[in-house]
Amino acid sequence: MGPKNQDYSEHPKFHVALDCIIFGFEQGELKLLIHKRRIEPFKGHWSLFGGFLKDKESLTDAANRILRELTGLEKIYMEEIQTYGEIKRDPAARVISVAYYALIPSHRYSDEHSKQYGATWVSLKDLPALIMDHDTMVEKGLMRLRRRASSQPIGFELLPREFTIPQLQTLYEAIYQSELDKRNFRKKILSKDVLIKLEEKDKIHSRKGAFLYRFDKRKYKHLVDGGYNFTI
Amino acid sequence: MGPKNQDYSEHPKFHVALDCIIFGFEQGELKLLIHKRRIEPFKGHWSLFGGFLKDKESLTDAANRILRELTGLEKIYMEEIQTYGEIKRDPAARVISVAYYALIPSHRYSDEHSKQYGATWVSLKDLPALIMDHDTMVEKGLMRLRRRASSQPIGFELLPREFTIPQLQTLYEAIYQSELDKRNFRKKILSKDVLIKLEEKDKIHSRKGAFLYRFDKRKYKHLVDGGYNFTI
DNA sequence: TCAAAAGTGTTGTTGATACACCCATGA
DNA sequence: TCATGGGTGTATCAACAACACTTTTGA
Repeated sequence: MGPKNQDYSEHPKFHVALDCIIFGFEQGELKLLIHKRRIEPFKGHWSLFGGFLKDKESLTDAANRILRELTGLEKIYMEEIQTYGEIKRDPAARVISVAYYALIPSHRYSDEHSKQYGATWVSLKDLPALIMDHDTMVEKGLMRLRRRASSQPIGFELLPREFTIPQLQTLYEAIYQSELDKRNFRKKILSKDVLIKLEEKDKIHSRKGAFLYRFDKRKYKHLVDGGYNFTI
Repeated sequence: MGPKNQDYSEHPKFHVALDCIIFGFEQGELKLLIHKRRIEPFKGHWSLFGGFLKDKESLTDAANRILRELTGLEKIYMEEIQTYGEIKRDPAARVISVAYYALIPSHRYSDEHSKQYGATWVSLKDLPALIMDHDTMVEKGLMRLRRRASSQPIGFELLPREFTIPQLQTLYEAIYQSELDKRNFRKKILSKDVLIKLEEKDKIHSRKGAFLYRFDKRKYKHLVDGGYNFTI
């Protein structure tokens, strides 16, 4: 079992980068966190947040590092989307880039970070053109988000810990870009039995006020362990 | 827009490899094409087929090259699964590996190739332990195969051009590892209206003989272009 | 003539959709 | 008192699951 010291030295090496497709939800809209690139090539053009892989870190470590540096947040929901390896995708040099998508509860994202990194939340509806193959990445990330949203309760990653049913519905409508019937939505989401109804109401968004709910992670985990398949 | 010559030279470089999770279907069983590794480390242990990325090729080119060299076939159904970047995944050196899964119609796979590369079809049921993180890759590839099989008509990639309904059912049963009702299966698959019934029967697998069908790619493409969502 | 696999319809259940009115509240 | 958004129930339809017998043919 002991490996001899084969070093693969006859094979070429490549720069490996990561790009993060960061989704958030603000003012009833699905948004993407982007910035104006500060280095050449494409300096000053809109870009996803990214960075290079370092010697002593795994890919997931690197993605987490980039998100942590940018947002100050730990334990962000994150998933690999795809790896991009076209030869000329970066005109400056050959770079293999692994795209991750991340969901962040935008209310926990502070403006200080935003200023420091020049980060901007942009509504998906008026997204500017992005550099290189970043548009493709976003497209693919959005598809993944839709798929995930319909099979796992990830919507909760984008909302505050306490939220109302109408809020949750607005989120799903933003994700799917289509209107949902509120009676059917409520019925379906409550039938999953993974929401805890709280005593208080949210009185900010309406006069009447809507009851707050919290996602019951324990119950959800229990269901999943029992082979349950969450579906919206 | 003209990039200055930024060369990213302060960032480290890595070996980039590809590993192929190659599924086939033989004798009513779902199989995986593997071999005994010929280089250190892990020489002589069961491994997926893989190889290193070259300077002048994209990731998909590389995956296609590896599959072509191994099978002699072009236009194989192939899809990226995930990229593996743990630091110690290969004890000999740091290697980032992109895992692809591929479906090959095993009847078109010749034994010569098999001998030349020491390739072996192994039933998923009695799969030996594989090196490094290849077990994880296979697990993930299998999940992807199941997901795809239920949303795209990929089953046809694994069968000869002409096949019978019972054959197709056996394939789906092998993929899902569960028995299906033949009346319901036939009803459902025919209702998709993407199979062309032929005049001839296959008389090899039964006395009575079963009608042969062919997948109607044109019709399928037409449906998909019209927004149709194939589902099994 | 019999064993082995192909082929065929109906029924009940469940989940999805469509749809309209009353309620609570702050301004 | 009224405008705004929150909350509720039912009826219809489509998709899915369960289920048993007849047909063909080579040995």
